[in-house]
Order: sequence, then structure tokens, then C-alpha cells
Amino acid sequence: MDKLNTRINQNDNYQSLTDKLRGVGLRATRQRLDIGSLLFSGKDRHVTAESLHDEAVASGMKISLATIYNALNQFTNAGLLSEVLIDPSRTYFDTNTSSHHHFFNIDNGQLTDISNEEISLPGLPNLPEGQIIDGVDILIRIKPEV
Amino acid sequence: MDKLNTRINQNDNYQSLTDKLRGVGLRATRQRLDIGSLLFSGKDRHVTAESLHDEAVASGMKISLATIYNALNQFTNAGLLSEVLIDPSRTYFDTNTSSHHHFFNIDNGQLTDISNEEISLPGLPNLPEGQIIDGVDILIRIKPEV
DNA sequence: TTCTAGTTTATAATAATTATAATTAACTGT
DNA sequence: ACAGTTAATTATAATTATTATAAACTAGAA
Repeated sequence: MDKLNTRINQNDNYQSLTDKLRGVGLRATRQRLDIGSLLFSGKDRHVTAESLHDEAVASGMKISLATIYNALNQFTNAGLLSEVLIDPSRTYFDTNTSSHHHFFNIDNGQLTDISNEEISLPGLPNLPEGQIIDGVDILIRIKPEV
Repeated sequence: MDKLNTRINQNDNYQSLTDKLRGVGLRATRQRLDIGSLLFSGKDRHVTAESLHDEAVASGMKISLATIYNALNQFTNAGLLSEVLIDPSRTYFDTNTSSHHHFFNIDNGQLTDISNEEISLPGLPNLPEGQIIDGVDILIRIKPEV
């Protein structure tokens, strides 16, 4: 019954997550719900596969790293996450999928969102013939003064 | 003498490259001169370690991939190249080290420079307290119309 | 020319990510 | 609730990009 209670509670707690996953055509598995509970519980987040796996393990969740990779890629393809270009040696995922940009603190690796209202790009260059914009990424690298 | 002629011709052709390398504190080795001749012969270029190695081999140059990696990183540290954030799975190097930005054609992977005059970013957001800008990267992803 | 610190290179090591294939679990219809 | 089908999970191997190692080589100084 401990197991049953957990199951029931999880289903309760995860109902909106379940809807979210089904809404994008993904089965609501325990692992995806657990991952989703870490990613989509309020504030926006930036994670790597490894950081998220560490966090899941620390929370007592039983999920393999392969599943984390799969889920992050599936969530991204489904539009629940977006990929951020920060560091060629690691892929970062952002729970904020709206159009926005980033500060990257080169001193400590911290990533901060910049909302679209805080920045403007009025003078867009002429696009090559026959091409249209798919997206714009602005990364402002910052460092401590002095 | 064939070998000698080659040596002499290379020294002639590579004189300005030799100066360039010495100017940044790097010895003018045959391999660095060969790599430099591919990178700095006029128009600006975007390369990966592997693409440059393929090109060097195709030109009959005898350079190991490890040396290409070493040279690209040394050139970058010395300011002769800059690194571009395009694709987390590969590092791109740009011979254009002035402040500028990029179009990235998501359809064919082609990278094109956008000069600073073609783009403007007037409304910079407020920086976090005590932080200053180290650099700004703008990447405009484009794709074929329709 | 000789000496020495810096360089090259084959190779091994590392690190992030993806592929494989067998087990397990979610959904669909009954 | 049940069975059947399909998809997901996972341990593990494979792959890929990159960096480290250490021995052989070489550029530039004396």
C-alpha cells in the first residue's frame, strides 16, 4: 500500500503534467513525469542532461542517464524545452520556450534569461535571397567588473 | 634540390605569415604556416578542426589532426581566430576576429558573416550588478522560404 | 653548429552523446 | 479488469569530438 499510495499521490500531483505530455503526443511514463516535475514546477530553469540526472538521483528518483537524454530531446522536439547555445562542450536546455535571450557569466558559468522586452534588435540585416528567419539567438557574455 | 626549392619557396610565400605568427609569440613551424596559408589567404573563413584537416590533407600537406586542434586553439588564444557558437556538437573557428555576427542556414549548415554595420542592438538590457560585458554573440538562424 | 625549449604526432584517454537490444510498462479496445 | 500492441526504459556498447601523453623532432638563439 505504500507503493499504492505513492502511485495515487503521484497521479494526483502529476495530473497537469500528464496532460502536458499527452498534449504533445508523449506517453505519461513515471520517468517523464518525474523529470517534468523537476523542470516544470514554477520558475524557469537551465539544465544539462548530467545536471538534471544528478538532481533526479539526489531526489531519490530512479531514472537512467539514457532516459534523461531521451526525455530532454523529446521534450525539445515537442516544444516543451528549447536548446541554448552556450558552450560547445555541453548542451543546455531551457524551460523557457518563448523568444528570449541570455546573459552568460563567463566567470561562474551562470545563465540568466533576458526577456524580449529588455532587448531590441531593430536594424535587422538583409537576409540572403529566398531565406527567412527561423530564430534569433543573442548571447551576452558578462564578467565581473575590475 | 626539389626539397630545397620547396623550402625556399615556402619561406618566400610564408614571410608575412611568419611575421604574423611571431607577432603573437608563436614559432613559425611548417605546420602552422601551412595551416595559416589555408586560413589567412584573403577572404574570411569558417572551419572546424576536421574540415581544415581534410582540406590540408587534400592539399598534400602533412599535418596531424592533433596539430590542427593545437593550432586552432593557439591561434584563437592569440587572437588570430575567434570561436563561434553554432552547434554544440562541433567547434567552429572564424578568421574574422572583428566584432560581428552570423547567419546560420539551418538547411545546409552554411555560416555567413553579418558585419556590425548591418545590425544594431541599441536597447541593451541592464546588466546584473557589478558585471560588465565581455562580448555579444548574435546568431540568426535562417531557412529557405516555403 | 649546437643547444634547448617549444612543437609535432601517434596514440591513449576523456567526455558527451547516441545506438542497440532486451526487458518493462503505457495505452486501446474489449 | 485484461490482453494485446506499441512505445519507453535501461544497461551497455558504440560513436564522436576533443584533450592529454610522451617520445621524436625542429625552430630559433647563442
